[in-house]
Amino acid sequence: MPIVVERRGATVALVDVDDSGAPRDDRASTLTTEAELPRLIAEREAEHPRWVWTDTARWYPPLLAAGVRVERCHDLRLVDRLLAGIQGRAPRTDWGAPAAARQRHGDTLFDLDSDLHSDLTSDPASHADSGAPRSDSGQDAPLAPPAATYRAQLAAIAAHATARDLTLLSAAESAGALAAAEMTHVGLPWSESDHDALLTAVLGPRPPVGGRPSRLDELAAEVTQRLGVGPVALDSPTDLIRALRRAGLEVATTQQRELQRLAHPAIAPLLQYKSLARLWTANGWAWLDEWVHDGRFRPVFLPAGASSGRWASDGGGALQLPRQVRPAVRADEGWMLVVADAAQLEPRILAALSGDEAMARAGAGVDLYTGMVERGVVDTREHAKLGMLGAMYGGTTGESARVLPRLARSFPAAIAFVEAAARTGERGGSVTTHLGRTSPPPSAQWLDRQSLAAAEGASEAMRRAARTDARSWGRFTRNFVVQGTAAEWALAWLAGVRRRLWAAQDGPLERQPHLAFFLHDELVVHTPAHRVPDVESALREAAAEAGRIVFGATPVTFPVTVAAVERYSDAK
DNA sequence: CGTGAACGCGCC
DNA sequence: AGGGCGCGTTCACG
Repeated sequence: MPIVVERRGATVALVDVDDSGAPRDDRASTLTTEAELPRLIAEREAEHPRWVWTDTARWYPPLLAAGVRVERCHDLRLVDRLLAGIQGRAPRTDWGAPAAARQRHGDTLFDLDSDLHSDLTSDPASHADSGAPRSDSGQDAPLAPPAATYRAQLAAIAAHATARDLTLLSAAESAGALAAAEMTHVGLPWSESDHDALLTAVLGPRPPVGGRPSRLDELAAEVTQRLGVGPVALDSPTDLIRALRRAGLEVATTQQRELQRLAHPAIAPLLQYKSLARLWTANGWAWLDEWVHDGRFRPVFLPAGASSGRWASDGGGALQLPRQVRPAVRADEGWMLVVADAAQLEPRILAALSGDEAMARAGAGVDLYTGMVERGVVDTREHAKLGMLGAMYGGTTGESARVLPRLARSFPAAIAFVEAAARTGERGGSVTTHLGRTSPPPSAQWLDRQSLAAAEGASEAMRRAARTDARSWGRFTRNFVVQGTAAEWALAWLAGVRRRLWAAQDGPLERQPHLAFFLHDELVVHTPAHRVPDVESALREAAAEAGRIVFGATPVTFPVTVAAVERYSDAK
């Protein structure tokens, strides 16, 4: 049975509700304080309730800090955002935009309950069918906003044609939020000394405050000398472009890709400089000081931080950990990292979404792209990969575009599916993932430009610009259906792994196998070495289950590669 | 002086 | 003329 956690001024109420979200009158709600909450929740966790709260990121970390875990929850904020998309309204509680993520920290985090309250009480309709739960005092309590919101959300889901899918997605989203908070709590094991050693090996010893690594200075001097056109600030794109042109090299940008094509003795040290400068500024000693403490990197994960439902992160660039520094991700003594990766997840998702049986057959083995080569669809694995990525991203040039017709002939359903999603976006329409997350509408500016271009007397330039906009939004919706459904599969996988590890739990989270990292289609579990076989089974079983959960019966398989390693970098 | 856009680049 | 992110730097601007 669900229990709603609701802040009321200085106290916290636990409100028992039934499976429709209505208050149960056989139980009074319990009033407590924030300080007492962990103990009360720990006691009642034995009933296996679903904890209903405004925001997992607000309620769960203090519980974890007190050594209390919960198995299931319903995150009102995340579900509200899902429903808002479906209903075409603004979210009631939208802090989800990545740009606003920073504001989630500090006291503002604790305002959501009051925000919900004022929002609902300012809306007369929300009062219409709500019964007030009784409080300990026996007095009529004011309407419990989170409880009322829960009820309204369940009703909205039940009224929807795809109620089962939305229920599933809500549960997966909420389970993901629990896992996200748990991963921040335990952190990713990080060897500060290994990180320091690898930095020193390529950059030279750590420079004093305000100084630059010696290796960067050496490379900069070499680039300047080889260009032979006077001093150049390598960190300034405009200055660098000017210098390259003076040296007779025609470049429009200073991107790696473009520089790589040039034949000039200065290019090699320049590329080396850019790579090392990046390592130093993004993941150097300053990063280590700021983000790694007591042998743990603790990023904050933001479930559904991207509109597609993918997670984002806040702090330390957690989802962009360069391969260069992954050797520093190291299991504790006597422990291992079990790293699992869903093989070619997105094209497999597309095969399942579109019901493309030929593509499902090509993916019957461990490697979908190799399967395409074996069936004579394309001549190399690289072409298969390029072609599929192009189809899913909307690529129109290069090798990707050349391979596309062959893919369209062999996998007509899959290609037609993404093309249809693109056309819908180009018209300004919304698309949905398999479980029902909707793509956001185009901006007002986008719509304006479209209607201006369609109006009588629009200039050719305006029509062209509108066409460019339309194509661009089509690429977004094309990718949204695949990326978003892949995120749903990954959530189901994550939740399944968490549930299996939970079932075998014995003692505090830190002392047993636990999820430590999640990267879109990849999971890392930190585990005592003797539990590696259990963890590997959990990762494989949950992957097999995720396909059935999201798609029901489908011929598409979702193989995962699993590796038990001491260092993250040894996984691939 | 701070702010924000643009760039570049890391990951998927 | 390739989707989604976060973040550090430069540079223009108020």
